[in-house]
Amino acid sequence: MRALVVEDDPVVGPDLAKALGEAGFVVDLSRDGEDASYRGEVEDYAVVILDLGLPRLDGLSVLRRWRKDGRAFPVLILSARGDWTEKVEGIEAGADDYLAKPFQMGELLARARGLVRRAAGRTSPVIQAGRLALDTRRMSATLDGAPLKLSPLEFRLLDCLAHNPGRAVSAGELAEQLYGVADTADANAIEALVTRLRRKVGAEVIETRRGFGYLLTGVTA
Amino acid sequence: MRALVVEDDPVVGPDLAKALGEAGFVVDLSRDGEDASYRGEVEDYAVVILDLGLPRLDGLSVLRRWRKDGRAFPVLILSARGDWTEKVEGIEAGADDYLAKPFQMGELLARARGLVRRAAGRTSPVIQAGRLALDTRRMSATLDGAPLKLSPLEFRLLDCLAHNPGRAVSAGELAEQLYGVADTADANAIEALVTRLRRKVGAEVIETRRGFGYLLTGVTA
DNA sequence: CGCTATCCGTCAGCCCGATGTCAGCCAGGC
DNA sequence: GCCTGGCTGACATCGGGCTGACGGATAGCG
Repeated sequence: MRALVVEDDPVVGPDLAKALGEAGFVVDLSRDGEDASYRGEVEDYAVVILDLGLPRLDGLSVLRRWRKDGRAFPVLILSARGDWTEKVEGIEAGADDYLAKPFQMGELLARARGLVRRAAGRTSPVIQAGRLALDTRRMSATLDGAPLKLSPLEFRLLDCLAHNPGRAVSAGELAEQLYGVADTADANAIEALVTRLRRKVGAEVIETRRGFGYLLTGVTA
Repeated sequence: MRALVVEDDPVVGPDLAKALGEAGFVVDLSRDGEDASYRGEVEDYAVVILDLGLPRLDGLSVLRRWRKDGRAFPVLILSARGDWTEKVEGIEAGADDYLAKPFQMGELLARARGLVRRAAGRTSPVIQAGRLALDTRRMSATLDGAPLKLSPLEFRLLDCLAHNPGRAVSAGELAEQLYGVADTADANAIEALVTRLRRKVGAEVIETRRGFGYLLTGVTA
């Protein structure tokens, strides 16, 4: 689950990155419009937090450029003031949500999660996959109602799969979502992870599509 | 079952009223301190949701006025931030519970109901976590009934955890709640605090979820 | 005003769980 | 039956988390 934070403020930016990181995102931090624009072009993010006041290239322009290129990830705009016109412009430029500074970190997290959830076409923060239930907000999982103890990576892997219902996700994709890097990062690490997960959640929950990847069985929403 | 919502935000206020209405309360909505103060004098509510930042008359002043007049209905304070000083002041002014914005509507409802229940049964606002009991109103704690001597920070930490039942709270979040700022947020300070707490309340009460945070054991709701 | 008890952040070192790596085994597809 | 991708148990490593110790700050208190 990758997130891009575009924020030039040397304090706010890292704060955001940290909070999102704790919330389970793999975060990239961009400090100017050009850099952000480029990353949005080539990387695949689950959500983007975009500050409007940026050096080099204005946030709204970045957003318009992305949308023009067909980049569809959900974008949450941050604005220095509760400026109504900015909000309207933001929405028109293709933003999905809007938050005025100063904001509560908790609220931002809630909205970011909400955007991700909606982008995946789900409505509830709880994902059902057969006997397994994932609570993305509480970062907890249960099997037949009994609480499961998952490691951070394990949880994120399940989360990734849950966000691609009915589609096989390749080890490479998973690696990119989990680690942020797309290198030849030994697919075996993913395989090992899957093995460990299956031991905990039950082998039938994670299906293997030979040559394509993994997917969760019986995902409801 | 009547409830009074005191909230000047044109969005939050009606939202609260609606949710409480659906939960079975007959709701009055007040948008400023003077109005609220008057209603609290003359009407009889089962519970009051009180925002602190209000026009005309500050929420805390309203609360003090009520208590001075012997009005005893349970009051749940809403604060814009997880600001501890506000909470202390609120408790001292006679509040029965406290919720920081932003909050989950479900949690607010649960607490409101809890307040009503307790007011009916004249039970004190005590949170049970295994052998540990926290009295949020008196800011005291007991272990197997024996009074515990906790430092202010220690109590706050437990309080934070108790307010997030079944969910692991990260060191970063705790730091934000305890210190107000998420700056240097030396996680080690939190760790040290936890160590000291465990020595007092018993190691099994505070569980560590590696990579996620801390949570109280045996607290479901 | 100086003494003392607490509280609490910082440090440094240790421990253990989480995760990557490896090597060998297994199974699906031909 | 052969080949290749996938599965797994064993092992190594790494870093998060735990603690004991120390010291600065503050608040009684005589």
